[in-house]
Amino acid sequence: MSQPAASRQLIIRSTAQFARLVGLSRSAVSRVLNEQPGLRASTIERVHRAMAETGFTPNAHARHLRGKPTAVIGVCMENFFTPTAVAKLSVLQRQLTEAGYTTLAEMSQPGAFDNVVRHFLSLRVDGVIFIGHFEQVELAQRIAQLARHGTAYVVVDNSGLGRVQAVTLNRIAAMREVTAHLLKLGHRRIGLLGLSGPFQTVVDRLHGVNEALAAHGLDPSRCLVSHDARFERTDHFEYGRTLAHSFAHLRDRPTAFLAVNDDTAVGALLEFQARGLRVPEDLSLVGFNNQNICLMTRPKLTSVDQQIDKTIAATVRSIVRQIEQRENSRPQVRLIPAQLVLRGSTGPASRHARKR
Amino acid sequence: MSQPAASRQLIIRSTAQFARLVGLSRSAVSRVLNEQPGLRASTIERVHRAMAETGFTPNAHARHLRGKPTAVIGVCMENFFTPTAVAKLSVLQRQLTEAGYTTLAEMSQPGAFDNVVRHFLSLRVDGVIFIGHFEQVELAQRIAQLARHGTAYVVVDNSGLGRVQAVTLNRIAAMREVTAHLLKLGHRRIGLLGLSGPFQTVVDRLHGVNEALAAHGLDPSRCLVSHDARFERTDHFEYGRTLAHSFAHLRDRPTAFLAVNDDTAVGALLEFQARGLRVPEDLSLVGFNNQNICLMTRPKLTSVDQQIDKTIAATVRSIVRQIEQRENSRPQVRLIPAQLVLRGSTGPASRHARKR
DNA sequence: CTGAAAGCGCTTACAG
DNA sequence: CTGAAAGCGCTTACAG
Repeated sequence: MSQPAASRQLIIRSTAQFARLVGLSRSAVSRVLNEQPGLRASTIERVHRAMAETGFTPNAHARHLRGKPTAVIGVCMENFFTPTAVAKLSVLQRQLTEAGYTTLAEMSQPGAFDNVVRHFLSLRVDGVIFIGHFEQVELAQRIAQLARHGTAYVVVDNSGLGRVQAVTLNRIAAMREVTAHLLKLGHRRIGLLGLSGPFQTVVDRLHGVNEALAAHGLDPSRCLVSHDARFERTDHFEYGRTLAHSFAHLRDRPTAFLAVNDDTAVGALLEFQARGLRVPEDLSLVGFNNQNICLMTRPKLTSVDQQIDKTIAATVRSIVRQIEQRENSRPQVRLIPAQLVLRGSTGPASRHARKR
Repeated sequence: MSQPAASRQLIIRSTAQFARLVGLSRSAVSRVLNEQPGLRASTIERVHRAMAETGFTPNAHARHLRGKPTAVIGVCMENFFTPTAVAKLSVLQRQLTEAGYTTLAEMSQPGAFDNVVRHFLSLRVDGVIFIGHFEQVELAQRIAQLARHGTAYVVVDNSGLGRVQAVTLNRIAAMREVTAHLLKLGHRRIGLLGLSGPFQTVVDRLHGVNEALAAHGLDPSRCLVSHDARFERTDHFEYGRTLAHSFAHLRDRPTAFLAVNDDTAVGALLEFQARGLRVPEDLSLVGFNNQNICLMTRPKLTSVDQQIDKTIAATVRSIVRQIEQRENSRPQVRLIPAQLVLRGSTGPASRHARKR
């Protein structure tokens, strides 16, 4: 607010205009902007002060056109924001800013996935990061498209893609561990709540469950029970309620339940409790994501923490390395270990539970 | 995948290169890209097919440099993502896409607020939307900066700024209504949970509470009780717990509580219940934001819905209008009415409650 | 240390 | 209907 009134009125739109004002050549100004060596300290000082006074910002587009990388990373998000997707975006934005990049987040509208990538390419972004659930074949096509253009990319939490740059939570190991934990507590019949559908993340998780069962010499098809197909999936919380309702008074009710996420688990927990079943005395329950909501129930919810900070740190490291040294970037899938967070919702299998 | 192998290898980086490939002049290609009239249908067809085959995307920066607006809207978000901020961003992104704009969301790191705006200006965005809590004086400066550059802007949910383009929930009216509701139920002593701090949204909300009390001839300083200053604010949920703990066994405990948000309200609800107090028999409780979590408690939580769809629709309308017709854009604050959602957590004041 | 000139990839009058 | 030419706002050799 201490600027002279005259310069406040003036909108400077080009270095030419600005250079004239400061009494320098365009190239001199450009050199200051790009912090090139061999400039008189007084010149640098003069330019900086004039920029502060006039609020002039060089046109990033023109800058890029003459060879500067854009320092923009496009983030392609799935169609709708889940809490974990948001957490990832938030952490990503922070870390990319620290690394000197700007984040351009775009949601892919259903069926317009390629538009997003095309738009990123037209903006000549330095890299693209995919967060969320995407159809595998199409994702593979987008990746090929980016690779052809020599644009860096990382796929976050979408495994099963073969030789691509990816960082993903080790869901297989996570569910192996969760399942082993339940087996050790004596559970032999496990209900699945919402753990179905065409998502690779779900495929991975079931894979882990099956592995743990197999390691105990158990037959998954006998141990696992799912009612998912019977109900339409809407709100996670309500879906959990609905599924719990369908299980509550079964004669051979599972003694433990694995939910697709925390919301579903909480819905189920509240419904089970409303029907007089005690947790963990009558049944155990495990969520996924370790969101805040896990602390809000009685008992608190055992869940699996995605270690988002670590996932994103690995993602940023990967994309920055790809951008800075184009050569040594062989496709590589980085696995991030999850962390099982034990709380009150899991306990020993009920003595009254019917064993097979 | 049905492209000829040759064109798959080739990366086309300019219209010149592309035009040569198609056998046209650069201007002809440009005209097709810009959907200008007077082109042979076969020419258009030829260009489109070649674009699909080669994956060529014209450089958006060069395009803009020659006079095209960028069709990018910068969204400046506060430092950290609250659920409502995310919901707003999500809806905004969808609506802006529909309106033909790209969303460039950036979080302002603490103290680097002006960097975000400067970056938007350097990218020559068509408009800037502010979502979240920002320091008023600095926000006013950023707005002045944008106005000087003739860049459209809208401030979302940050009232009290005087003559600026803004869309904001009518928090005053909302809290007037909530408070009137509690007064009608017989409550005369109201506890505030987290409703304090330097945010304009909070100032507005307290304003509404006070107005409703005054309309009933009540003295706010006697009716309202806050313990906020006694505790450090960390996680909303825990903060709600802590505050409820501090109120639970007071002799002159308020019979109703207004929480700053749903998480705080749920924390308080669970703590009150854990201490043997019944809701709504012993005390009433009101949240804010009407998030999913309101449905997860017993009883369900009365809350205030922000009507985010309407807020964002008004925001998009405003910015698009500013961009398309620079003239008639007088600064205007648009107020969006909130909706009180009554659920089980509010009821008549307890007969045992001590009246003043 | 500084300036004049070329060129990045587009669009848009202006001729044909 | 199409092409040659100018110019958008920068950066970067190249001279001085």
